[in-house]
Amino acid sequence: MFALIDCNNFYVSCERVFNPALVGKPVVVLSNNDGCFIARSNEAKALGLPMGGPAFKFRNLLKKHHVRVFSANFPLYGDMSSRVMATLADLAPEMEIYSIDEAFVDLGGFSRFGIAGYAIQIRKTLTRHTGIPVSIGIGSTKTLAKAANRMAKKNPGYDGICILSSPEEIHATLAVLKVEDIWGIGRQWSKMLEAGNIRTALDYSRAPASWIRKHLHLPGIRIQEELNGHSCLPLEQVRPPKQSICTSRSFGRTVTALDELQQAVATFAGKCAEKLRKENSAASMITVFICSSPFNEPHLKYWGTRTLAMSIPSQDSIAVIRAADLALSSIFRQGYDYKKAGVIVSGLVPAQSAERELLLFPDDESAGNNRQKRLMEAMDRINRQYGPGAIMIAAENAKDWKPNQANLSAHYTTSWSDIITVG
DNA sequence: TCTGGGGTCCTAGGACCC
DNA sequence: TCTGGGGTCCTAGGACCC
Repeated sequence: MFALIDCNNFYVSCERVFNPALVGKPVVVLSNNDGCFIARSNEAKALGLPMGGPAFKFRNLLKKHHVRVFSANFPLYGDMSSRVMATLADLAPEMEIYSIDEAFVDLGGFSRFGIAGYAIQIRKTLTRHTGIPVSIGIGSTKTLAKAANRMAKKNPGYDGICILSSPEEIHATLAVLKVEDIWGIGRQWSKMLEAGNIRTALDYSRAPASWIRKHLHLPGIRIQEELNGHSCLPLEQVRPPKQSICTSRSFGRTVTALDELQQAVATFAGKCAEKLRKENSAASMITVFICSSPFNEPHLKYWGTRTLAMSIPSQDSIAVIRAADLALSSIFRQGYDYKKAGVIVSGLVPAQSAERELLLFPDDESAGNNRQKRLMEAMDRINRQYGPGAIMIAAENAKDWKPNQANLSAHYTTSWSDIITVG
């Protein structure tokens, strides 16, 4: 059996831990640039504020119901997530951290009765140690555990825990679960399934496998197997190394000039290099993209992207920034209002193997490599000690590309100065 | 005026090999 | 004039997740 432990309205719950007056009130958390709703309290959901809805379209509703609005405070949420996961790891030796607010746990060896008691213990301990409320869904596959979790969340009668063990319980749950709410079925596939008269998870579990394979391919087949109790998705206890790393931002204002885009792209490229070093990886390719607002009139819209191969896989800020700048200059077009830019590094290899490659093909670049490496180590050390952006490459300009955050809460758990301000 | 950011997997098709 | 069969690798695009 698998359990899925999922934090309720996670970002809102994080804000509430440090501001208990928010409990029972409608609360929303916005995306970067205070754009869209990315978390809503139950009270906010009840007002009809949709996930992903643009905040400006709901300004009147927010005001009328005195909804508490917060800018995204990712350092706080990331830190609270580590606390939740660390607490869970003490209780559950075999676990997979699935996302910032979810973890799967392997329940092999527990009896049905034991499972119920264990789930209650997990909920209580997490609440006591972190203040974050969670829902727990349990089933014989990850997909069934997901479905159970949804039941636990939607029906107060379950008291936050739903265990699907008997065929009757599974049948009843699948019969009320709509296809678009199955884990792994998104908008496009739901449309197709509904056109094929497949409306519930029960319909889906009984649909001809040949039809599923034809239209939804292998992932669709896996979902069907999992709904029918055959586990295809194992618990992944060790996170596999990343295959790509992306840093991108929407701008708080319109950008038209090349030199401004160059600063922004250099900043994002520098951030990617930093993330590469944290992953202990080196990138062999780099992609830069720039675009206008997708909501512009068609003739004012532009989307430019360019991928370059790095001569040698690298995690060096200067090399990555240089390559990104080259890519940018080939896609920049005069006369557009740019709204967003980003850098993606891919073709990631372990940093050690990239170093071996350097030894194999010595040239000017590798001669300075050891020096460069020590320079990057020093940069990272300084930034860890004195805070992000304490030292950077001259082409970067971290400050100008910070998104708008009008309603930011304090970094309660990661910044001494913020605590002192609060005190 | 104002619409996020960061990922993965799978498939089809083209280029190339013998 | 006739022109096979079996592979691999890479990339772009489309779906999905949080």
